[in-house]
Amino acid sequence: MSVGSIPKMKDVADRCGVSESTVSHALNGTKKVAAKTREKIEKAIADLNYHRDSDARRLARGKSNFLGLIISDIENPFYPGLIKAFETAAIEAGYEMLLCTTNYDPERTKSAFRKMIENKSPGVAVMTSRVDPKMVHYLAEQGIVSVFLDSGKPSPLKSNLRMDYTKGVRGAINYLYNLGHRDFALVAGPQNRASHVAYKKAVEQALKDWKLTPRVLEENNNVEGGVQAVTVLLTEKRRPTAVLCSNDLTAMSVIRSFAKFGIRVPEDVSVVGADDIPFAALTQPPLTTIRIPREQLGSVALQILHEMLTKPAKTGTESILETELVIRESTAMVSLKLDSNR
Amino acid sequence: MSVGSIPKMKDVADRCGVSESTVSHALNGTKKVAAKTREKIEKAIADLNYHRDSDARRLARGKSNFLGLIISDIENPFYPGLIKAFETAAIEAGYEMLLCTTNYDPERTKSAFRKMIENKSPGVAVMTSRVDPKMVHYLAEQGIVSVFLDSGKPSPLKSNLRMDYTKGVRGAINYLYNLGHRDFALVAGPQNRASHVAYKKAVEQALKDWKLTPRVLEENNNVEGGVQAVTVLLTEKRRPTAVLCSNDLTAMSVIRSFAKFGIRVPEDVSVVGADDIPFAALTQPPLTTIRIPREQLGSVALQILHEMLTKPAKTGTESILETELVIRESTAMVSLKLDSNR
DNA sequence: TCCTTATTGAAAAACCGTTGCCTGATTGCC
DNA sequence: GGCAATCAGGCAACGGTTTTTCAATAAGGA
Repeated sequence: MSVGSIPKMKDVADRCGVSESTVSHALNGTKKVAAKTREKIEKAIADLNYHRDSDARRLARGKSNFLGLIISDIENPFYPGLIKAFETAAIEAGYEMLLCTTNYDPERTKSAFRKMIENKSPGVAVMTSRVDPKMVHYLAEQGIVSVFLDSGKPSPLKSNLRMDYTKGVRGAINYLYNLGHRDFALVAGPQNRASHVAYKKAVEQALKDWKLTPRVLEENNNVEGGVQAVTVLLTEKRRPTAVLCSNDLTAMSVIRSFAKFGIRVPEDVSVVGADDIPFAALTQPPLTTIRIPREQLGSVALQILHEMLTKPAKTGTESILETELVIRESTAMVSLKLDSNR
Repeated sequence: MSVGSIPKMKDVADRCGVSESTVSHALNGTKKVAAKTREKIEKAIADLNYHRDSDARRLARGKSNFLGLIISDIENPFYPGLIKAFETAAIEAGYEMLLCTTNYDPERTKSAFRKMIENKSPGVAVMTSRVDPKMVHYLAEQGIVSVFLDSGKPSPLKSNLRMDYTKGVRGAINYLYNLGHRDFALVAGPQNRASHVAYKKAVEQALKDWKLTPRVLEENNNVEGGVQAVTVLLTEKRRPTAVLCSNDLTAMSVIRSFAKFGIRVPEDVSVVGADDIPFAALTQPPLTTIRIPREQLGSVALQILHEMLTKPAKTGTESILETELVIRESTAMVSLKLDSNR
């Protein structure tokens, strides 16, 4: 067990009687190195327990292989799947992931972007739904390639990933319509987020095809929001038979709140969520929901970054991801009781 | 808008008519710099949109301020809260978080540790319950301070964080006993994980005080495991009235499986989970569970690393974290029906 | 007025790899 | 056998900060 300090590449080189450059080339495969030499070097590295210094390496190369991923709140169950897919794809393509969370704090958001720049990330995926417009071009100015979620048009170094809610929403509406539902409510999230606006628009559009309009409630998209929404809905003279929610958490909360008033889901009212978070399948009843392909979001984001980095001629692209209706047990034929109620 | 390449510290210095060292001192506060000079420098930095190069900085300083956090599977709902607490505490203490996931893959585990070494992380928290013993000393050999979860004794550079299940488990057992329960089952996780072993031991110990022993099922601690467990339990001649599970996911699955056979929770059987994941409060019925303080786990891990780094005299420590019973609605008085059944 | 002592800033040597260019040696071909 | 081409490896110049050492200037005291 050697006492000395951490071994450097020079120590490896000396031990093998070769120069540092040879060790470097052997390590990186940047040049042919005789098999015998390579073996000697490998042995020396193992003997000395040598690890190269990433900082020196990045400094010398002038770039890093950290691809950034910026999200808002890791406790939002939507993100872990996205992160996992992103990291897996990153490793596969020879990058490493540098994760930053903003927690909706402007200060931390700024520092996340700064961290990406300071660490010379060649590319960054910004997967929060709400971004300060100023930040959008901040990266491009530094020559950093980026991909954003639901945020404006692509530009030379910036791609865009857009969620298309129409397929999933239309699926849900048509499915419910065919079950006899005619009275729809939408528990939409706060309309200062692009994703919520798009979702609401998709619902209204799909209902329009049946010449219907939903009762829209703009509640917060969390547990509280669901409780609020139900409180309001119960006062309506004509109670909706189907409730669409801006995410699964709200939907679960809506179901629970209905239950408190003795209204059963799906017997008395149908509820549809959005996201398809892992627990959506485990609730009682299992949630019918509009699935947002979060794994795909992560892997496609990485793929786009990779392409922008390897085919620099290409300008930013816009990719559209589809949503999909997942039918479980929180939806059913319209209740006759409520029907007669009208 | 300047066309040139990325501005360096030299550009800032030139623009102010001072030397690079002065800029560096102004930026780091390592030496007094005349107020007027500092202002000039700050202005130049803003004008040029200068960002310093973390790699060069770390190389020159010989160390980084990345504290590593190694976890297994980010989709395990136990982790996000831990990560968030760790990162928040890290930022507060002037560090940055470097997150690595292993996905239970030995290859990725090795590369996670390597990444920490190569990036000169001064300290690493390894928060996966199952670690290759070889890895445990790998970090210490490189002079890296570490904190592990439920893994052996502390050593000079390595601290240990231990979960103590007794308080929470004892609380659950006593609570159930007082509700009249005498027949207990434990859906324990696979016994190759330290945490599962400790949990099982705690349950057996707590029941021993009442001169009882649980029916132990060693199932996988996921949805499948819960289904399996119920299948087995239903064949028993003397069906348990209370079921403790190794985590909330299993508990939820157990509840659902019981429901499929018309057995209601908590009317017919009480079920207790473990972890208290965010959704435990939202299930139907809301889950009574033994809370593992995951936020505390994250913040304490960081705090320990910080202390080991700032008070180098100190050797590794062992800290014990307490669990706690959270009573919700999946537990109730023992069922008379089942009682008479015996 | 001269000397001492703070201040303030500059110069230069690290930090540790990477990479373009060059040298010597070996092989292949006519 | 001679010339070119190929191959393996070494040299040295970076890359962008930090930090130690040293010089210059200004302020203060006797």
